[in-house]
Amino acid sequence: MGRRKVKHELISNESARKVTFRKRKAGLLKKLDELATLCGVFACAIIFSSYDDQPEIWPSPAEALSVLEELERSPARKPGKYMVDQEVFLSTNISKLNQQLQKQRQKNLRLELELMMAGCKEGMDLHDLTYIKNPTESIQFLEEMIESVTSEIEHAEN
Amino acid sequence: MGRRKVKHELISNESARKVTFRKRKAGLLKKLDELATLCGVFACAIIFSSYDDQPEIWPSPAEALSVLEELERSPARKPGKYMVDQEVFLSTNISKLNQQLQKQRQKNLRLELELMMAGCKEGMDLHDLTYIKNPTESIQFLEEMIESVTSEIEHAEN
DNA sequence: GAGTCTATTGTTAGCAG
DNA sequence: ACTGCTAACAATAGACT
Repeated sequence: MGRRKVKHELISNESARKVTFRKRKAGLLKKLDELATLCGVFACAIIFSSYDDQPEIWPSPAEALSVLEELERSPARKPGKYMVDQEVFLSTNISKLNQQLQKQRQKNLRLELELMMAGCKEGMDLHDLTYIKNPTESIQFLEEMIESVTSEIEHAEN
Repeated sequence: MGRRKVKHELISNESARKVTFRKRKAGLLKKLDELATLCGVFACAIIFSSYDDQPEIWPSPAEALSVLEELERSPARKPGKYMVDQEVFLSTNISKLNQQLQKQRQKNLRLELELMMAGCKEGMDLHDLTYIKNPTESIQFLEEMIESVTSEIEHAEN
């Protein structure tokens, strides 16, 4: 949709390619936002390019993570398909990956807590920190942290 | 782009929402394909919905994984780019913690994806398998965390 | 190099079968 | 519910600033 059709191949002109990248990336993320909103679905996209220093992750990395967590939590059940006993499961690659993931989550939570503490110590308002890109993300970050801590406390009480 | 504009909100009519989802999902994946081809970038998208029993992953799970690996590998900080303006901020403990957290989140993201893909490959339902936790490990983590937080609070009070 | 404009192509909402 | 159609809306290629 422009003055001319473009072939479905790498744009040879480098500066034109960069311009196209910026335009289309914006368009794509808008579409993704619309799809998520209109249809009430979770979705994320990751675009890695040499044009951006940081990979583009939509929505925020934190939200992208929750998409993936949702994926694990509620796949459609197909009866009888997954009758694998514990012994077999523990020998699979999935088990190993899962163990890594659990450790990873713990490290993540610990870092978030440390970050919060550091913020308190420095007397800084979390909303002012430059690492938080937008208000939505900062609020979500705080909510996640509160939820994490609450959850852990509940577990600790049992 | 149709006979009428639509508001940027959840489509209330359920069947209309489903139709829109199918159409727009197809459009989005096409756009993603075009962006990747025209601009020579790596990208992936994951769409989780109640309409599809399998999450939509583009491109193939294997290729999506390589996007994530590329993401983790990227150093991509141009030296001295923000050193002048943010010199003070970058020297703070918060900045360092935040950088760690960002790395941690990326690792976590990658593991989530890898785990999900392994699940697809094995034809297993992750729902039953993901949260088999080691109770001992969880408790140990909690104790460490409490100690860490307590310590931070003590320091903050001084 | 990054915005703005707009002719043109692309996407899709609503409908018909 | 699915498929094809097409009027109407949206994205964007190329030109210009």
